[in-house]
Amino acid sequence: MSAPHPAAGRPEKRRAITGAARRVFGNEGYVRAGVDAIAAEAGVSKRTIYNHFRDKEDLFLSVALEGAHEVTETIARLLDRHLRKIVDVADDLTAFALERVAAVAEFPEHFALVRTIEAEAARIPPAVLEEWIKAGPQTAHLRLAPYLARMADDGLLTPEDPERAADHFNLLTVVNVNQRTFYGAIPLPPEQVTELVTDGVRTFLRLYGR
Amino acid sequence: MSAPHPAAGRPEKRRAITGAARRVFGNEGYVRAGVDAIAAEAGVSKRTIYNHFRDKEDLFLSVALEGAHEVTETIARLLDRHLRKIVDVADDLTAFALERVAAVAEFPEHFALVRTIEAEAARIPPAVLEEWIKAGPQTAHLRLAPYLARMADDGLLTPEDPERAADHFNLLTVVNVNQRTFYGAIPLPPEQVTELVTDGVRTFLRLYGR
DNA sequence: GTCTATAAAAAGATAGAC
DNA sequence: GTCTATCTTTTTATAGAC
Repeated sequence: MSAPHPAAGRPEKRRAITGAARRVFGNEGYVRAGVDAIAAEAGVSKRTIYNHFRDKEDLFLSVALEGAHEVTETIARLLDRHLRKIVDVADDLTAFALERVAAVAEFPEHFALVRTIEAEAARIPPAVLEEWIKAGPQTAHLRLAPYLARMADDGLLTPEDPERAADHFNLLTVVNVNQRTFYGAIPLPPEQVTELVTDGVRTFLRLYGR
Repeated sequence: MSAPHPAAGRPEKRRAITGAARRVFGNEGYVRAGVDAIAAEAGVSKRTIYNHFRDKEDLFLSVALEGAHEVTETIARLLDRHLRKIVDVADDLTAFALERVAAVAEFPEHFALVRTIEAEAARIPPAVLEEWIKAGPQTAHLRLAPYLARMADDGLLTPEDPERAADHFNLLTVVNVNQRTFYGAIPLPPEQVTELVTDGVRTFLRLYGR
């Protein structure tokens, strides 16, 4: 993977490469993206890329994994910010879901890359794919559960299986929007996003609200 | 698109080409799939492909649209079979959802192609993409609504906006499974699929059941 | 309309100098 | 470790014979 290759050169070059790769892979997709183009975008020679990464696939998967961690951390911060202390259940959940959805628009290259991963899923080594899923979507997904459990403990939600509740929350809000926008590839008018998310939270509370 | 080209030769050849294209595009993705490979798979010369289709993109989009119509019709038949006459709301909805989900496994090449379309969404001409969405996912999605409306009229469901209810049904069943399996690229154990779908219908009925 | 042969461009990866 | 130059393969698309 992104493991420190035998000869890891200037870390600064490496970061230039991964940044460029994220952009080019995001814009062009895996196959169409040329290593030439990535090298040009990074301001680095092609040979330097091959000194840092075994091959094109290694570069792609490294960048994908890096982005997954980044987005997961961003979502963890959103969870903490909106759901650590609850003022109003509906308002706080809605605010969280809206920012969670907006995060997709804030990492356009990453989510373009996510679409590429989904398309290439059957051709990615299963172990690597699993690692990516665990680092990214699965964790971002499941980290909501403990917050819901806490809210149930505090009598703010009906006490049910928190992981299942988290699934339903995600489906009714984030997944719904991502499904329609193709992870941001076909943007939706903001007011429509707001409406979808608001309705999703309302529906969630019909299931789990007090 | 698939419009009858100036010189449309043997219709039989054309069908051989589209069938081969569906398989090769499905297995390799758009960019990696070679026109050579499609010609070989179809048992046809490459030139013949270019006589029937303007270029590779035209071929791909034609096949995608054709597949979308096909799957939409399949789902329409499932709707009619399971939901035209209701015996038991929960049983009938579950049976429908299970077959609806299974349909993804029955058209593996098509849904591999769907993943490719999602990945390429930002690079597909918007008008063409919209046409595909309307022919495929959107229609398959919305055709459920009238059945739910009918069930509400018959007092089997609470009378609410049927399109929204259809959204929620799809999210809680089909989308949930497709999200996890990447449209069938990473299959799930059948019993787990059954559990997810059953739970989804149960949750749907907590929202809309009597 | 269909075929074989080919043109023309682009891709991934490496050799070898510094 | 990084660069320039190059090798080799594969790609899309077309010319020209039948």
